[in-house]
Amino acid sequence: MGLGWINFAMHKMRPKPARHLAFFYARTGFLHNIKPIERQTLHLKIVDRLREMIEHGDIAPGAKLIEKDLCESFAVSRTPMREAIRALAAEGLVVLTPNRGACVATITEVQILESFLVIGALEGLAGELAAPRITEAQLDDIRGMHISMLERHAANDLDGYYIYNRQIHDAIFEIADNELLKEMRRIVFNRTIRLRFIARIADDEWQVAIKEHEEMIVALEARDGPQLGAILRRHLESKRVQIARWLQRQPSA
Amino acid sequence: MGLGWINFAMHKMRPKPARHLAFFYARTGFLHNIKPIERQTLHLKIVDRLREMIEHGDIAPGAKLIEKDLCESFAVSRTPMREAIRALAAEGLVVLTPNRGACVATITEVQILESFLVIGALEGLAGELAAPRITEAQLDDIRGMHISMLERHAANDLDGYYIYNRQIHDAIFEIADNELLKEMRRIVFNRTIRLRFIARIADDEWQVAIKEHEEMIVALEARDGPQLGAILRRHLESKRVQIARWLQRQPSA
DNA sequence: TTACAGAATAATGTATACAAAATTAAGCTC
DNA sequence: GAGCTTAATTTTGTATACATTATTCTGTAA
Repeated sequence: MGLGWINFAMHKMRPKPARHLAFFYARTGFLHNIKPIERQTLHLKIVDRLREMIEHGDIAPGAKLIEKDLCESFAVSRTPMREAIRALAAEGLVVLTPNRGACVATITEVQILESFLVIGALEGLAGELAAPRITEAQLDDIRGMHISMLERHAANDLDGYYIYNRQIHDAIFEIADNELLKEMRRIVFNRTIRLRFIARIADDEWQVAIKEHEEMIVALEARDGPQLGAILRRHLESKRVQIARWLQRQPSA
Repeated sequence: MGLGWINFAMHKMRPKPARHLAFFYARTGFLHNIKPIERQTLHLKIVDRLREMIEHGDIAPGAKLIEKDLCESFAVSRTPMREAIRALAAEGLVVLTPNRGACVATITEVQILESFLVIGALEGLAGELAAPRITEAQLDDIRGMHISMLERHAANDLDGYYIYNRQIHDAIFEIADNELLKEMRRIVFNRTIRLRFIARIADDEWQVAIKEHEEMIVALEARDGPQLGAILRRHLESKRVQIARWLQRQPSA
C-alpha cells in the first residue's frame, strides 16, 4: 500500500531473514487445526484468519506463503487465497515478489525505529486534536483507565499495564476524531505488532512512562492541545529509545 | 487495511456521490484508446494504468468499476483485473463492497481536511529529521529549487510553482531518510491527489506560502530540526485553511 | 399510475484448467 | 567434488467455466 501500495519487492532472490532479529525462514507446509471456511466472500474471512495467524506468530516472519499449501489448509481454491494474500500485502504484513510469491514480512531494527518516529508524529497530532475537544465524561473514562494502569504497575503486571496503556492511547485517537489518522496509526502498528509480544520494559523506563502519563492527564484537564501533543511526542520518543535499548540487549542473529 | 487495509464499505447500497463536491456517479462502460497489455504480471501493469487513469480523472470519482467492461477495455481476463482492483482498494483509490463490486473512491470535504492535518504531522516530522542531517550539497539543491519556485511565482505560473514546491517538500522527505514516513505520505497524498488538479491558491495565500518557504530555508541552514518541524506544521496548517476556504467558495452539489 | 412479486439478466465470487516462470534435480565436464 | 548446462518439477500467473448474489425487467393487482 505502498501501504498504500502493494508491496512488490523487486529483489532478485527470496527475501532473506531480517538481519538483526532472530527471525527464521520457513516453508508454510500444511497447517493443522484450521477451521473450515464458509462460502462467498471467502477472501475476506481468509484475510482475517491469516492476519490473526501472522500477528500471533503462528506463521513465522519470513515464511514463504505457498498458495497450494494454504489452499489445502483452508480448503479453498487459489482464487480467493490469492486475493487474501494480496490484501495482506497491501497492509504490509506480507511481501510479494513477482513470479516468486509471498513471504510474511520481516521487520528490521531500522524499520522498527522508523515506525516509532512515525507513530510519535501521529500520536502528537492526536493529542493536539483531542485535548481541546475532550468532554468531562471522556476525561473521566481516561482517568479511570489511568488509575487501573497504575494498579497494574503496582502489581508489577506488565501485560495488564500494557492493556490499559493501550486503551488510553486508543481513547485519545478516538477523541481526536480523524478517521485517516486512526487508519494511519493502524497501518504503522501492524508493522510492529509482533514486537509487542516480546519486548519488555525496564523498571526505570516504566517509571518514566508513568510520569509522562501523569502529564498527559494534566494537559487533557487543561485542554492544552499543543502541550499534550508535545508530551505524546516525547512519550513516544522515550518508547523509541527504550525499544532501541531493548534491541541492543538482544543476542539477535 | 485499511490503508492498509482493504476498504470494504459495508453500506447496503451503492456508495452515493460525495456530498459537498460536484462528483458524479457513472458506469464504467468500454474505454477507448487503451493500449494492449503484455502477458505475465498483468495485474501489476493494470494497477499502474488504472491508478493513472483514476488520478487523472479519466474514470470519474464514484464511477462503478465493472469488471467485465474493464476486462474488455484492457483485453485481459477477470483474474488479473480483480487483483488489480483490490490492490487499488488497498491504496484507498477504490472502495469495495462485498458482492456489489468496486467504485472509484470519492472524497468528502471532511476527508480532505483530515488529510491535511495528517500530512502536516508527517511533514513536521520530516522537517525535524531532515534539518540536522542535511548536507551542504543538499541544501544548495533546495536553494536552487527555491529560487526556481520564486521565479515561477514572479511569472504568475501557478502550475510551475507547484512543481518546484512539490520538489522541495519531496527533497525534505528524502533527506529525512525514513522509508515508512515517505510511504505514509504517499498514501495520504493518494487520497487528495485529484484535488491538486483543480484547487487554485489565492494571491495573498500565495504570499504567505512563499514567506513560510523562506523560513524553511533559514531553519535548514541553521540545522534546527524542531524549528523546521514547527514551520512545516504551520505551513501545512496554512494550506489546510486555504483548501477549506477554496472548498467554501465552490458552488458544489 | 403505483406497488409489489417473481422471473430474467447481469454482476460478483469461486473453482478448475492451462501457460509461463522459477526452482530444483540430474547429468555432464573439468 | 565444484561448476556449469539442461531437463523435470514446482510454483506462480492467467483464462475460462460455473455458482451465488444483485439488479433489472415484466406482469399483475390495487
